[in-house]
Amino acid sequence: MFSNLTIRQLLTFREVMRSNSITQASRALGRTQPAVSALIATLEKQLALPLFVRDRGALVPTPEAHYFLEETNAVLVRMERTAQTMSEFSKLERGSLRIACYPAGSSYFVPHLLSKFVAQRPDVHVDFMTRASQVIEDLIASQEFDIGLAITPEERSSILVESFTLECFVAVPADDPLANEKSIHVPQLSGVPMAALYEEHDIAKSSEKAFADSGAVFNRRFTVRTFLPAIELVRSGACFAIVDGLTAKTTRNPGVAFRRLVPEINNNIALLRPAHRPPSLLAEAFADSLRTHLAEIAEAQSRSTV
Amino acid sequence: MFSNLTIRQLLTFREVMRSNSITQASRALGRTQPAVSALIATLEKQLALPLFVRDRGALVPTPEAHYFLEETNAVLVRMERTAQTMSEFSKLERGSLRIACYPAGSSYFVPHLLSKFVAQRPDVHVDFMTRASQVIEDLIASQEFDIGLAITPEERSSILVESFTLECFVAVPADDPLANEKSIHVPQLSGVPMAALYEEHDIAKSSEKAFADSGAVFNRRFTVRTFLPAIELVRSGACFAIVDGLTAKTTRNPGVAFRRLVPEINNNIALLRPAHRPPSLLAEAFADSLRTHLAEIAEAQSRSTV
DNA sequence: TGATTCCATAGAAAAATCTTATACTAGGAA
DNA sequence: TTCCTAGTATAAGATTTTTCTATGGAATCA
Repeated sequence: MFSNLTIRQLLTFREVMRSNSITQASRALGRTQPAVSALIATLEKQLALPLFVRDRGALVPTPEAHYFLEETNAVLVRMERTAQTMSEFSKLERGSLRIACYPAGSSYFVPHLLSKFVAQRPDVHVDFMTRASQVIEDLIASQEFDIGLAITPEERSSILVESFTLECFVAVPADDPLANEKSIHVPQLSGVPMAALYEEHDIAKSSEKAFADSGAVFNRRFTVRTFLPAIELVRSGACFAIVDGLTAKTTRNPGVAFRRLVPEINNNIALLRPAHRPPSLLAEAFADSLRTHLAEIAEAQSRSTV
Repeated sequence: MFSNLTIRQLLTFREVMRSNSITQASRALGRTQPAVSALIATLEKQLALPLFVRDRGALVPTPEAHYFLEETNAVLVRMERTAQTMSEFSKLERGSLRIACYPAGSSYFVPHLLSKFVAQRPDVHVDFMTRASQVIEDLIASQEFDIGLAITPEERSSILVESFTLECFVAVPADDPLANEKSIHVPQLSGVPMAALYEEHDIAKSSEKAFADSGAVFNRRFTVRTFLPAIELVRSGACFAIVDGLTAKTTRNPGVAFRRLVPEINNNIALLRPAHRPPSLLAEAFADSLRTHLAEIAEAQSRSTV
């Protein structure tokens, strides 16, 4: 019944009501007069009531037409607004983005990309959360967040994982003699006071293992939860630290130098996405940005290894 | 831009969202699967964003699709309601009706027709007002009322007038000897106490003139504003009255008889409608009813004259 | 592996819509 | 009155949109 009504009909009807003339309306709509005439006739037939009385060539709207105009307007306004919003969606000018990030990416890497991403998009809302990698897994799996950045987790069917292998670096006080070396061998750090993550952490375990393998002594002086405070400890000369590649890459602290470690220690971080749910265009776009930059960093590091 | 969207598309999209399947939706809509497939494809192109991700043959709606569904629903619900209302309009089941009526028609004639008219139409609202004929003219001319019933006014371009000529009758106490006559000649009323309208009224003027023409004495004992109280005065035997045809025709009082007057006195009443404004379907329908019944009364009276 | 289910695509057919051309009516000016 | 203008309605042909039939490809299930 009403499924036969067309937005086109509503638009045309509104225009005819505005101008009180089929001819005028046809001009405003860029169509011919007979087209509009026929369209109105069809509309009247579908509604089973006259919308206009032809009074000496002029159109006079009936009371029913006035009522119909109000409804028509309401529908069209809503449609217009919707179309506008959808268009903003498609141009990535609007939407919301929920990002969960592990600490190493939270201080600089992700916020930096994010600020560039939203710069020209005032209507994009971002929910940014810093959590431990294990928590992030769950936030993504439960679809509470669109994008996660964390230590590469185990395979889970509810999470799409894109992993990147980064290299760990040694944070050295800029004025330390070792800062002059291009790369540092593990034995050179034997007994040197170190800041390290808690013992269960992958990087901490890998570090201790590397020391053990080289017969070096790992002198854990500071235990930290994230590398951010460790950097400051290093700057002040209190210790060295073996930090993840992202921290090394993105730290802007002139008092600290980052040097390659031999043998190298890798750490895998991953871009996480909820499986079983298509991403929003925005999420997709920002994931692209993250992916590109992560790949770039990984690529640069592996290239310099060769 | 959005003018290309169709109600049909919205309906189809909603159905696809409901069933999460193009095939199912096509069945529900009584169309073929390729038709729906193409329609969704077109919609995606128009909105410039994907609404579904094809995941192993199944459709998974994107976040944008969920948003669009909400809007779509809002629009469709409104459209449905509008179509429903318009359909009720066209079946005369809904609407409003403003009727202004002069006193003689207000006690029985119009209310009676009205009650029959609205009996099966619970959603029709009626505004009924009793006013003097001169006031009614203005209420119609100003388009405040849809239908008026009043003494036939002067021609006015703002009012459409359909006039009916009714005959006046003599109201006689049922137990008076004159009640046995088929018609009453003016001289028979010479000197008899009469109830009459105020002197400016057409019927009062005509009556007095008829008496004068016949050389009879018009003994005005009661001056009334409407004939309704006069009827009761007549019933009690206090007087006679020359009343308008509508009152005579519609009075249900066993104590009063109405007899024809010779020579006859006419009174013209008219159905009034605002010019320059099309009537609502309801107004038109009720005007039809009034017209028919008025014509019937006029016809019956003139026939019996012949 | 074969059967089934679902979506996409292509070409033909059908339907709706638009345009051109024309007729009719009313109002204003000569 | 008669002509001119401005408005609407209608008919016929052209165009565009929508739908259908037929078919292919991918995934799922036994």
